[in-house]
Amino acid sequence: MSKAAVKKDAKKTFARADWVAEARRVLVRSGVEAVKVDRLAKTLKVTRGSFYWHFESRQDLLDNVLEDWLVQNRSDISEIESSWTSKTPSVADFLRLWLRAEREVVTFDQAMRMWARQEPDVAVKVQAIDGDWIALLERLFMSRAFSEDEAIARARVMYFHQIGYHALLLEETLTDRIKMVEHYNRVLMSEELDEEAKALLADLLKHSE
Amino acid sequence: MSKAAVKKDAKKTFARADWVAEARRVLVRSGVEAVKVDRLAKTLKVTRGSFYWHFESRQDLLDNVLEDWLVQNRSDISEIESSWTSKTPSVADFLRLWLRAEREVVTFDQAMRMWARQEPDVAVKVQAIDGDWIALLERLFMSRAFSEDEAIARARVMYFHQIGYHALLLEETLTDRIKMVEHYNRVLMSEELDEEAKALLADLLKHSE
DNA sequence: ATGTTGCCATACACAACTGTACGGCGCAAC
DNA sequence: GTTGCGCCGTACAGTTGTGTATGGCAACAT
Repeated sequence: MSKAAVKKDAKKTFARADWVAEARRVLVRSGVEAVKVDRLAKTLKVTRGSFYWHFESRQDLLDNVLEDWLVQNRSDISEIESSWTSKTPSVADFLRLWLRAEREVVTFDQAMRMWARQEPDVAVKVQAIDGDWIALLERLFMSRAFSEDEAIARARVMYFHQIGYHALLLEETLTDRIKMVEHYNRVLMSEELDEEAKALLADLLKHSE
Repeated sequence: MSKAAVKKDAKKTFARADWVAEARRVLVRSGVEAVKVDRLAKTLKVTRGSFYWHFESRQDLLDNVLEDWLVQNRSDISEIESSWTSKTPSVADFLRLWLRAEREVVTFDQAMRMWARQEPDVAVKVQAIDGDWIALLERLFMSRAFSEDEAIARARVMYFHQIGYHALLLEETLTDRIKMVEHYNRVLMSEELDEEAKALLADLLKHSE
């Protein structure tokens, strides 16, 4: 592969990623229907001519947004999963993701689920990811010696809690949210925070103030 | 007022409500952006001429949909509130609403919250309703002698749970959902179901099979 | 220098949607 | 019976959005 080819590819994927990133931003803020190549072009300061060179159609763009979400989730899930071969499961593994400062990342889920409601193809993929997350949470509770029934119930409650939290439009600072975690944990886990989680929260708290 | 006037009014409000009902259906299924007077007219088998006689604009219609949601929520809240002057608070008061068979009613919230994300006017009203619901739940937990901090945390967890549940696209029968309530309750309330709740669930279970 | 290619602008055809103007029909009132 | 009004259809104008066809231009290869 020549030097030119490398440069070419790099530029190309950058431009595509640019469109996808902006599409995701609009999707999160306003829903799928608001994702118009027309408007995207305007905010990106280019014409639609550029878009239709990079993408076959609007649907092509949306497919990429969906794919991005799937890849990100699958990566997060398998990362936690593989870490559990060498350490004991901890809520900290989830909190690390759920307390991310960039609000856009976590509200992504909400938009995806609204999208999934009108597109059956999207729905099945979102459902699969949900199932994987819940299964992972079940493993967390099983490691705490809860019965299987109880583990299932708690895994769901915890997952619903996370999704529901971001569905609401709470005007809460990250600092306040972190301080609530201790209380949420007592309800959801019926135990105090483990050492790993305590350390994580202390660290996050330091950077959030 | 003459007989004609009564009949006239009745017909008029019926037609308006018709449009609003269909608008709500589309909002729930596909989001605000999908609510087009064009499409509504087609499914209602009338022309847009009818619409623009009943409504000033598309926004006028959307205002009505929002108002309906607000009225319904405020009514549900105050009904529970007033019942607590003569009886002790129970989870059953919430379960009655949350386990309604008509799936459209409960998924309404999800669509409203996505809508609220793009319309600040909608957001403030939705936030107010959320606040009222959480405050009501806090009262439930306070009646169970939880500390104030704990009541706040539990009220939120329970509300997030409800919102999150309907945000997800679970393929679960009402019967299965009812059977899970007992497990959810143990986590959220840290006690067994009270008598009123047990009776309610038994009744719902009978009608759901 | 000349052709190739990656990237984008311009221009056109067309569909979807909003809002307005106006006309018609049924029906109750008198 | 004709007048007035509630309700709706039709027709038109304008906007917003999609997708295609085509041409230009800079950069690089040869």
